[in-house]
Amino acid sequence: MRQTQLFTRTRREAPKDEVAKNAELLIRAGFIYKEMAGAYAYLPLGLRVLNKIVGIIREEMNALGGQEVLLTALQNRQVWETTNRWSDEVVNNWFKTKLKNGAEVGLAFTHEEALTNLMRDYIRSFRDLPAAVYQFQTKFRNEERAKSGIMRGREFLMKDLYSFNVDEITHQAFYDRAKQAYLRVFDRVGLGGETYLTFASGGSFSKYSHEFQTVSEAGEDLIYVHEAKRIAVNKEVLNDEVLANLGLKREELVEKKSVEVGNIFTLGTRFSEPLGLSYKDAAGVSKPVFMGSYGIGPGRVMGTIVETHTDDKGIVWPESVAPFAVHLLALFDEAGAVKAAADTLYENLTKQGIEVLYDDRDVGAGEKFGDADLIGIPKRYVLSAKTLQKGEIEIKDRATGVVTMKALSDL
RNA sequence: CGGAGCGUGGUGUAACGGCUAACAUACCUGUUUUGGGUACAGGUGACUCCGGGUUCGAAUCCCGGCGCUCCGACCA
Repeated sequence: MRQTQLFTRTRREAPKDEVAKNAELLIRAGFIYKEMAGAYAYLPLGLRVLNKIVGIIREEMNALGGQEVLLTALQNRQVWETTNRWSDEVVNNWFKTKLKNGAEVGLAFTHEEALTNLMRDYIRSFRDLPAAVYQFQTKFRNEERAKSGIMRGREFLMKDLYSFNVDEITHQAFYDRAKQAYLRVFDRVGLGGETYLTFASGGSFSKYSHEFQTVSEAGEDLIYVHEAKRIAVNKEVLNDEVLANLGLKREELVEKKSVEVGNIFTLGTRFSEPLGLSYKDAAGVSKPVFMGSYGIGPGRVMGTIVETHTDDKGIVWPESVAPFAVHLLALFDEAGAVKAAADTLYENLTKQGIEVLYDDRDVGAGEKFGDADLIGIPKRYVLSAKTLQKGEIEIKDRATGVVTMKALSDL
């Protein structure tokens, strides 16, 4: 993409109404736009990153056997009353509104009810199981206090997968595979090194749930990390019994602040029983479906990447989620030779399927460098009169700062 | 929802209760410059968040509202 075509611009100064690093940098670089507290629009650059993250998650969910759907954001009151989650006293962050006929509807903050209810139409027999269904959906949560930029919004994208099994044993097998898939997701988006499988409070059907916590000062959670085992325990469940259970010693653990980027949870029959999602087993006996839920917020993942991948000049995107692979900077000369060569190079790279952001703006070199640092694309190609004379281009790695020269004819 | 702070050109800031609300940046014109936001000249752009009040006079003081941020509680 030619940068002269990009409608967004960078800003020199951080907006005064943001303190969170992720929001500050993403707004300055033109990735997101703040609509109101806790609601951000994704601009061309930001959407490219979000879509990369979504793509990685989708691949891993498909590999797990997940089938993608898109449920509704508008939710039926009756279904939620069945599971006793409609009342504002029980769930305090509902966004509710009314239809023209006066009927109340809610904007979904999660989709266990909706999907469990939907699956009743399709699951009859043990032969219909297992099933794993997921979606990317906007969730609405009326947070009493939005904060931390895109890390905690009132409206945010969420990937939620739900698993349906005949019993706890088969569920557990899927759950373990999902755990591995999650670790792969965080690895692939560039958070692997700082992200820990974390034991957290379970529910009536399991001792623990598992969170995926990325160590960051921007986090809101406190976890106790066992570096060698690559696992952690959430402070909320840290006690002697849990430690003994997990075979951990308190003195081996280090306290860290972290961001919860994912969460997987055994639901058991919490939803299938009240909503009547059951199947007939081989003996013809009706049994409730055993469920699990698995969430990741792509927007929060994006914010967490920014929080953990920056330097004093701007963002440093991991290659897998960068909006473009290459940022081509043309430092124009008077004769126009650089512009002509850069145009050609841009066409060639694009034809090869390389995602290039081409800074073809008629501005000074310093401004191009500054913007490139801020936007944070992994590879910077600099073409100038100097390099063109030698038939070369300069390639600078955003993360390491290492500069190499390459012959133009090799590109 | 408790506590604190803040709302001034697009953005970031300044302005004792008193001149035509200032500066930087961004933007537009022209010249200049072309490897780290170059330099100069000219120009556009603000009912100082909204509504009341005090005062001869309010961006400034008071009351109410709305919005934003931070701390806490809550939460993916």
